[in-house]
Amino acid sequence: MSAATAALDESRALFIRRWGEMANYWGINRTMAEIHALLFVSTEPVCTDDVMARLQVSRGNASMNLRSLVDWGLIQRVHIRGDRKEYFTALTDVWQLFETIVRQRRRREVEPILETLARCREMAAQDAGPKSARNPSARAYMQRLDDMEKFLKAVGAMVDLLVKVGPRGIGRVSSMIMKLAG
Amino acid sequence: MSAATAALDESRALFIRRWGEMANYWGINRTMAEIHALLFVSTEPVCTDDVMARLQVSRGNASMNLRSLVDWGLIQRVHIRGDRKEYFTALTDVWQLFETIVRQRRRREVEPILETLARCREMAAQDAGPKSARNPSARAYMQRLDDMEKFLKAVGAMVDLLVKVGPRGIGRVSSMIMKLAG
DNA sequence: TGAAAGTTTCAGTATGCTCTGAAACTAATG
DNA sequence: CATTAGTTTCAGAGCATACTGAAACTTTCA
Repeated sequence: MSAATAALDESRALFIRRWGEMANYWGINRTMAEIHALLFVSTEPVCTDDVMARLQVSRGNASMNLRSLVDWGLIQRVHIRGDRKEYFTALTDVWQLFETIVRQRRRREVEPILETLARCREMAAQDAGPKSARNPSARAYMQRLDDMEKFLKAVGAMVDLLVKVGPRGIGRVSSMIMKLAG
Repeated sequence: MSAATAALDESRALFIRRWGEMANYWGINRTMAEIHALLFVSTEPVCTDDVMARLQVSRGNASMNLRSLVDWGLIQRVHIRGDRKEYFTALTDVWQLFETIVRQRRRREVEPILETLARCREMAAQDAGPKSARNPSARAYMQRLDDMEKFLKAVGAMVDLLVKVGPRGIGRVSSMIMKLAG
């Protein structure tokens, strides 16, 4: 790196730092996010030693988190001809990134809740069956469960649609919305 | 609670448990989520002692988390005539819930990133200015920053729209997107 | 105003997540 | 096959966050 790229390096470092700080909010650990950010801002493939040096983490830590990121599908292993090391690159198409994250989060967060909602409803129905309109508390509760379910499914469908139409679709949709919203 | 509501109670307990388990993923603590769930499934207002008893937590813990939930705008204090205690109820309109959460998360997660993206771009521009189309690495990097920014703004606008149109409009927006995509 | 009821705060403790570093393992090469 | 380069695993240490319980504070009522 020449002196001419000082600002560029600093810029990348800033991005990595901020990305890492956001990790808490996403329920993933800081290092994992930082590694992802490092790969995202790197135009060249990056190896484990690079990660260790740039982020000041141990080999074990780097290895574990790289593996997790690969499992998530957020980064890929690449091999460089004539080099024995493994290198990694990030998905740089933000749209693909979005799709990957959405798929994972749905599996981990939305689906278990939908499942639970269904079970809760079933159980509650025992106490609020057709005969006992007299149990308004149970009915109100079930109504809330249903609302939640409907909501989750509606938003899920929306997101599916977004993923499907991709960057081109959303560009048009959002610019249209921008105009509408002023 | 009569014996007849055993299944109902169990149903509520299940919902609370699952909601709490999801808390990690949302970057909030388990107890806070459980309290919210408890209020969400309760048709009657709930007081601090109820929370302590149902969730087996200390007074301090209950108090702190109730306060946080009020700060977030996810629950409200209510006063019951003739009773000195403070009671709480949850927002039960899931769309309102959605709006509240979206507003908070945007402030905490999206806006800092947009800010950082802008700063990163500025810094990088020093090394990739008009004269040096020779620095392809810097250009590629900036391209990624721009893509990310565009993406975040587009999705943000999309979410705004969802919030605005609410439960009834979601179907219409979907079909609109379908048309644009198709 | 004093007593009673209720709420908040916070220092110390407990819990659980993350990280390290070294050993075990695997794959490539001569 | 032995050697070397590279990767993964994991027990234990370190760190950060959440929780408790008791004391301080506030509000209400007689």
